[in-house]
Amino acid sequence: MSYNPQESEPKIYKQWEESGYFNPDVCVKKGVTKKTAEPFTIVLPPPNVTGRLHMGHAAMLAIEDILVRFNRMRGKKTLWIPGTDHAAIATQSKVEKIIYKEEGKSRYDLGREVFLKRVEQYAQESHDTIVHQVKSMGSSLDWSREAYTLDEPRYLAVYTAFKNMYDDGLIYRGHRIVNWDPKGQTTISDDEIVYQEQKTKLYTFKYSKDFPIAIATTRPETKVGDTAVAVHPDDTRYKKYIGQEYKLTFCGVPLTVKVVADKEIDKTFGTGAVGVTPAHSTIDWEIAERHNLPRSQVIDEKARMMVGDERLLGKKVLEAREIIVAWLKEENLLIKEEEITHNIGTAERTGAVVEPLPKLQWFIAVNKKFKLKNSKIKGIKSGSETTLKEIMRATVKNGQTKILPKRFEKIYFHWIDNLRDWCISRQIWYGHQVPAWYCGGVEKSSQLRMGFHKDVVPQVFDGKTKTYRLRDYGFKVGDKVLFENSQTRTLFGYAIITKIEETRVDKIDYADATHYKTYKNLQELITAFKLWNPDKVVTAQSKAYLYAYEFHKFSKQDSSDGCGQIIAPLNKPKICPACGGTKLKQDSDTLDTWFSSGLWTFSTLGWPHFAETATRGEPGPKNDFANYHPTNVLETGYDILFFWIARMILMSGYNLGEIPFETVYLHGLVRDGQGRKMSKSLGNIVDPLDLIAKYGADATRLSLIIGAAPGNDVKLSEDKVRGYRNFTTKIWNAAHFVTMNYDPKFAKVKPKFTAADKKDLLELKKIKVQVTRDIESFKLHSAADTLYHYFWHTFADKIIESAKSRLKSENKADKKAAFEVLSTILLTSLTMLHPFIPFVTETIYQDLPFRKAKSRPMLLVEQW
RNA sequence: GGACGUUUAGCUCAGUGGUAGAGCGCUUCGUUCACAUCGAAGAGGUCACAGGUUCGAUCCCUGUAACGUCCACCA
Repeated sequence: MSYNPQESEPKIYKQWEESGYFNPDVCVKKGVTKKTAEPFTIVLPPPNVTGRLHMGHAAMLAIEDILVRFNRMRGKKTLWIPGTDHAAIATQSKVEKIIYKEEGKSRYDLGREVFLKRVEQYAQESHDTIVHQVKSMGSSLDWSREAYTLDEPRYLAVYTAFKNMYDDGLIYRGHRIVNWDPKGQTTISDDEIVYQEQKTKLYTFKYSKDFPIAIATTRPETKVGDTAVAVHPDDTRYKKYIGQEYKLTFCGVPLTVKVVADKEIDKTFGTGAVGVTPAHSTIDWEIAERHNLPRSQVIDEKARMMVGDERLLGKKVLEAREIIVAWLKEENLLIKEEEITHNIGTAERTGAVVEPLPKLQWFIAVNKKFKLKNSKIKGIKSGSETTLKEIMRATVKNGQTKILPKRFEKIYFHWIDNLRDWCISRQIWYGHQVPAWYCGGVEKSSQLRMGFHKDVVPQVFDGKTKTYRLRDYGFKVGDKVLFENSQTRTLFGYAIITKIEETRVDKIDYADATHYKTYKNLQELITAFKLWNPDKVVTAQSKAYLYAYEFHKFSKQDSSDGCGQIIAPLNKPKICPACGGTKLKQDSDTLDTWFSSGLWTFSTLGWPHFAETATRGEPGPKNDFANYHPTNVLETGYDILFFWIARMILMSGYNLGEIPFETVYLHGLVRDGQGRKMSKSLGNIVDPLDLIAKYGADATRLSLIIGAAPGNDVKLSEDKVRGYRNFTTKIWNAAHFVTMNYDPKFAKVKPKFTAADKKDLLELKKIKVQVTRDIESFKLHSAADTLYHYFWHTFADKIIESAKSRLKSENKADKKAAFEVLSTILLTSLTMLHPFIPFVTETIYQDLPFRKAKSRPMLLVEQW
């Protein structure tokens, strides 16, 4: 007989799911977890909806599931939340590729709406595949709480966080040099650049015969955008030129070049002088900022020249480079031409050479001071001034969040020290659209009702037919509103919004009709409104149409040209609160995918919708925020330490004044048997599903755990998996043997334990202590290894072997003792092995005839 | 250029201030007995190299080398 994982695993997973035990609320309700139990939370790092899972995901799922199952069995209120990530650029470019390949069309051919539908369809299919794979691994996730980074609760979280940061002045819009991907037509972050070594020519030349200083560059074509030459202030060679301005013509382009002194310049490198191209180099942009230099863009979004005569205009950068080099030679300005190896930045997704360009983008200021209202972060007091960088540094430095292995903490600090403002806008379509609207004034053909301030106000009914809701317009409790009688078209009262209901019609309590009055113009109305003191508030009775308008923003008159103001309210507004304009256009950019991912630990727990009302100790998702945040462990690959972990610490610190998690467990990369990265081009990708189909999820899990210390890469070979599959068979057979020797007739026989028996049971206890300690200190590989060897080489090879003769003996007390030892060790071992290899242990457990009556219905919720 | 990591059996990797460990592979033997997806026995290592601390170093320190990773980017 042998164990068949292919048959058993799906069946067992279904049982688990149907039992509801993955949901901590159910565990409490069914009495397997105490209501007052300590919580244990992990939020699953959401896999991208770009296709299928890889071995790295499998490792992640295995590790997290072990921690989750272990803690659940120890009686903690354990929650593991599943979800997926929309992965903006990654998903969009994948779908773009597919559409281009199949239909030869670009996203612009389809248009934003149609294209987004296609992406969503793809994301949905991908999501379903992923969920299936995640389940195949045996992950005990609470599917009732599944989240998506682009679903409605997460939208609310993103918009709330954006608005808060905007109001605090931490989010701003500005011109900066960004990494522009000319192929993908979007900005990309520093982390999305892949540097490639390349041989390039370094040219040393002078701008003109009269120009006194020679400079060097690898990109002569950008030199038509130069506005200065920077030298070190102490450089004796150039000191006399500092402050001078030269007018010259460079390859047909008129330039004004000023000589400036800057300490950043290395005297010993090249000629010791740098041609400053502010618009096409980050460093030069900063130099230009320091010296107040003009910054003219000379290369456009398609990496073509924007200036010059017919020689240069419209040419691609590489062509322009040759033209300029030829011109330099012709004019005898080229001094030196040498070959150097040079790292060139390319876009991770498209492979295009990144072109630094100045662009209007949204940024998060990481060094700007602001007041952190409620802080639970050590070293940062509530209400004190701090910066986002400081928050990121403090949480790890003070040990509130620990990173395993510890060496990554150094890397983390180093990264923070070098962090610049985070560019959060992307020129792609799939993602959270930037919640900022630009006011274009009043729509002339507005659908809104006529009235005193017709065109500019939304209508709000208290009747039953329409459900315009105040919150759709950005109104809040406490806003003052005006009412107009629909028949007479006169204003008759004011009110304060006392309640904004979640569903149906908003309830507005307004002042009674004694305030009725007609006003000739807006100014008169405002004066009256200001004088009005709403001491009396009554409930609405009238069927009159209500017109609502925010009082304090009356100061700006309605204008048909639009005020152009940028606003970042929570809900999509229909009118501009500044001027009443109705032509509002949302910013077309989307947010960096890590913006929404940064909120993940708390946006999945009901923030911000239920954050205020959540009550600790009460069941249900509405109280998750109080019950489960901060989370206990964040487990992921070390490759996204910066992308993600740092940003979660930032977002949680800023929005909640709290750490997102206590421990960061970083696993290594899963490599092939020869230690190579798994990649498509090498064709050495192993699909977790294939391994599961062949050897079972249990064996796959073990092979990803054993021999994998945190932060170290794991080499995975099929031999290894096969080895652990043999282990599952071994367990199955050992259990089978013990069961075979079970005799219910001996129930009342009192066992007579030998000294060896007692020694064996004592050793079991020791193993348990050791395994528990190992798991608690995240040495999963060590715990799994210990169990493996104990079960196979101590229990199966020695204890069972030595029990065989006793089990055949006529001495009932001795026979019973031998059996008791075996069954005790078996049961305890199954319990301890369950987090690692849940399927085979659960299968065996449920069929054990000698399980005690008081045991739990499933090993899943058995006590550790 | 800066930082970090790795170097232990043929291969892949654990590990510890006090006789070197596992899996796979290899050799020999065994098995109608829970299990051949097995059992027993065995071969195989200057723990990269050099120096230091120590009674004692594979482990701690310093340096060197090879390999790998991350960060920065240079006019």
